[in-house]
Amino acid sequence: MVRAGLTKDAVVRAAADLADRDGLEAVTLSALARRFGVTTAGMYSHVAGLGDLLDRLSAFCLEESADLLAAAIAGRAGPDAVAALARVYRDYARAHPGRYAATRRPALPDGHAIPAGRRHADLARAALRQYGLDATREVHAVRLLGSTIHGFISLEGSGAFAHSRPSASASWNAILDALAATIAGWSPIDDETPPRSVRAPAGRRPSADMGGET
Amino acid sequence: MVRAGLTKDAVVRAAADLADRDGLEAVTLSALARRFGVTTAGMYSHVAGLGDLLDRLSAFCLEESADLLAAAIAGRAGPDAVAALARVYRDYARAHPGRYAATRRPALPDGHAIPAGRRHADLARAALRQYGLDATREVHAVRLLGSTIHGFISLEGSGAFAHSRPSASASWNAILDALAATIAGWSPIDDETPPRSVRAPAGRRPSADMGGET
DNA sequence: TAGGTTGCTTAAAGGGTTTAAGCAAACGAC
DNA sequence: GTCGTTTGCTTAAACCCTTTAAGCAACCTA
Repeated sequence: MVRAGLTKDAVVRAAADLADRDGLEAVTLSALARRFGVTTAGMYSHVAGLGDLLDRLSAFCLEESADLLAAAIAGRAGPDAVAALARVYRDYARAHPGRYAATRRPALPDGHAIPAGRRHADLARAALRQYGLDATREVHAVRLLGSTIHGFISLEGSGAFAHSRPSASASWNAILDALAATIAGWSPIDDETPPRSVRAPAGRRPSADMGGET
Repeated sequence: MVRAGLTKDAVVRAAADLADRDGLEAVTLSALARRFGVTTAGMYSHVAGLGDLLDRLSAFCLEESADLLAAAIAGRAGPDAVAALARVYRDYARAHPGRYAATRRPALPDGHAIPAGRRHADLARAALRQYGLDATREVHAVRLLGSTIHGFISLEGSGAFAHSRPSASASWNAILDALAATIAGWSPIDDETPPRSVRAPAGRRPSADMGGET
């Protein structure tokens, strides 16, 4: 009886790849067992069940994307940091749709995804640090950021923007400009001249390199 | 052999109620068959399969919410129409989480949900009519609206705002104010003085009656 | 009232999850 | 090195869900 030599980590990584390849609904214990040449019941040696696997997958993908976020935000502030954060999310979702879908699953209480989720919230607050928002407005801003970014990505991913002009990326740029302007308008320091049209505020030019118009 | 007397419509309505009660994942042909006192295979007399049922359910809920949207928007314009539209979506999602979840499923090509989805897009454009946006900015605005509203509702529904202050409704109001201000800023007619803080633009007061702080 | 249509049934196959019991490979201790 | 324990896996079995096929009986219509 040769052992397959699985580990918890290998299982979660295989689940992530399977999710990207065939969709999150396709990640199933029996599909993974098939891929590893192992019986389905054997998977229970590494994972407590499907729910546990999905929770671990969610945590794994949240940590992975949090690493990307941290790297992208480092050394940036204000609108640049916000644009970098948004771009990481969208790029991650487009490059890894299954992994991204895993991050959007509601985290189960006391599950592995909870600390990873908190990390994302912390990173969002870090990206907003320069604005000097008061506590309440900071929470509003974090929620506005999350709503807009994840809402757009969700709609884009479900093909809602596929069959109409202008391109999704054009709207993405316009929306990010508006988002940055709104938050700047909430800021006590950057309060002098909120931009009034789709023109970007001075000091950033996100449109030129945000995802290349597709 | 007494017949249960089912119809396609009764099945879809039962599916909608089941979705609200137990979640969209719980709507299954066998669960519905159980509820009707019928064998699972018997459901195939009314529905081509689970996929077909979910597509019909999605269309049903989209039509239902579109009726609410149409009624709420009628007689309103500008920020009032936008606020009314947003409120309908959030209220619908909170009163009928399963039905709302059904509306968020990606519509399958040539499925029943396609025309209903188009109706939603048309209603969003109607709500924006007064702003007199050019074609491109109108598309941006529709996408911004959808991203923000559905993004917020999705995060709220998954409990992301549950354990922190201020309340989700406070953020909702702040976000809607910002949204209206952004769109007003894109408008050629309402272009004089975009609001610069969370203060609402003149002529609306959404905060007072938007869902009662919970 | 004699059709045909249609709303159901039984039967069966296939895929997924999960638990229980057991065996053998790997590992740590001596 | 072998011994005992741990652990990675297997087989077996129960349960749930979907879907197709075949058939029968209730209902509608002519």
